Amino acid sequence: MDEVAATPRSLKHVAVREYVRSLVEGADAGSPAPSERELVQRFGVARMTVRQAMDALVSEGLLERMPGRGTFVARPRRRVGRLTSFTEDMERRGMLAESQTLLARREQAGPGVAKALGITPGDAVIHWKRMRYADNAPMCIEDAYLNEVLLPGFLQAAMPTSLFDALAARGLRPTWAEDAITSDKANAEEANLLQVQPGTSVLVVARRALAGEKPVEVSRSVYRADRFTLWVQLGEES
Amino acid sequence: MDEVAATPRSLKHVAVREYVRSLVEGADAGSPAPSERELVQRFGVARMTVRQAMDALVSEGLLERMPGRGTFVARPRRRVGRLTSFTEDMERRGMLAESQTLLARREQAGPGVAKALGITPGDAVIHWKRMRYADNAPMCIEDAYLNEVLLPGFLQAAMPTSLFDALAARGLRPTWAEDAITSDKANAEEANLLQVQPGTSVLVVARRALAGEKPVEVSRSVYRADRFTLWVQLGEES
DNA sequence: TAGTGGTCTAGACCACTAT
DNA sequence: TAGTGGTCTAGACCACTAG
Repeated sequence: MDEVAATPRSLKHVAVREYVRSLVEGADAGSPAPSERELVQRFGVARMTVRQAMDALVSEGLLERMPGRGTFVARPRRRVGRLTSFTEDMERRGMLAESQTLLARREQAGPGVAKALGITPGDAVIHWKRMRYADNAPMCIEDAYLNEVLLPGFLQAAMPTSLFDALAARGLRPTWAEDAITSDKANAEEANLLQVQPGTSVLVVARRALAGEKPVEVSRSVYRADRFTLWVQLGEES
Repeated sequence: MDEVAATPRSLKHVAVREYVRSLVEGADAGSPAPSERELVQRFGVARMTVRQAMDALVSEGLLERMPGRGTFVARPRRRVGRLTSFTEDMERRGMLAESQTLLARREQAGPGVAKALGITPGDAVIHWKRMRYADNAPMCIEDAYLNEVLLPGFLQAAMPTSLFDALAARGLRPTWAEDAITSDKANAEEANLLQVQPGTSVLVVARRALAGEKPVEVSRSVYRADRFTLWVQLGEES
């Protein structure tokens, strides 16, 4: 009824959590965080409330508890295999990513693509094939199929440089992907597009990308191995 | 002093947690877990204690809370890029992994290896080069350097098939690795060992593996691309 | 309306660490 | 000995869901 509705309660544990986060952000690993009883005093809340706040930061990996000693800023966790787009990947390498569309049209899904996208063969898919450049030189040929049902009007809209951005705008930024990575020799067409000799060794990445539970993209990317090294971080379960 | 020392306290929240885990393990996703108040009754504990138990299972990804409805078995989380050994990898592919040592000796670390292992050039390293077979056919040439300081007497001991097992026995099973994946043409020696034509396209994986904070292994593996596809799962932060 | 999870209180005792 | 985090109690009110 009144304007308080947007934030119905103060959520004390959130207040405590964000206060501690602001203290701790940017601090060196090993710096002490306020003790729980100190936060109880400062905020005038029960200790269980403070613990709830700290629990969240601990499970986030920001803090580390040491019984009998106190709570401290944890060393940053190692990051495991983040999912990035070509554009983001090139940016991370300090290169400028550009694209040239080779083909963009509506097609009927073949059996392989249909299975990977979790649709029925013959269903509509968007077939988008692009040359990918980094610092003005050929880097990769990307051949992608997208689930048309999830992307109405995609081909009519102005084609963006970043597929991930376009998907993100529809709330479909991929959150998970499985890649199958192989090595091959460039055929005549690939060699021509990549501006290498036919038979040159290329790196081939076949990707199936999902946004939440929904498969959105299946693609095959052929990289120039002389310009591109794929970096992967692997870890045990967090 | 007496035999109770091994389990000094009953840890009620652990008892509740493991009880719920046993109920829930193997159950279908979406099945209801006992309600919190039901567990309060059954165990005669406070609700906060039950919540502590359930919190653990929720953050493990085993349970999912739905306010106003209850707590349910969560759908299994997607796994992100697990770190496996060659032996485990081949087992997962339903193939029999075997090895043949080509070289195993103590050496002085060169600058590149030293940097990767976080030691000083000239420090002792173990250089271990092996042929890796899968189902009795060549699959990979693995050329590894290990930090000798962490593995005293490694060369004197019987050389195991699985490096990961050997490291695990010393509490040094790698928990994190960064791979740099490229594609190349087999040179004469590689072609001979892999039993392919020289110039055949091969997949090259350069790995740096850490156990906790300690770099233990740096290696370069050359795979037959016609027999091997590398699978990688990528995800956003959990 | 009954039941669920979400939040919160105001205490308590314990084991452990550091001084 | 003083302080810390770990565990636990016995309540309470709230928003939400479902019948």
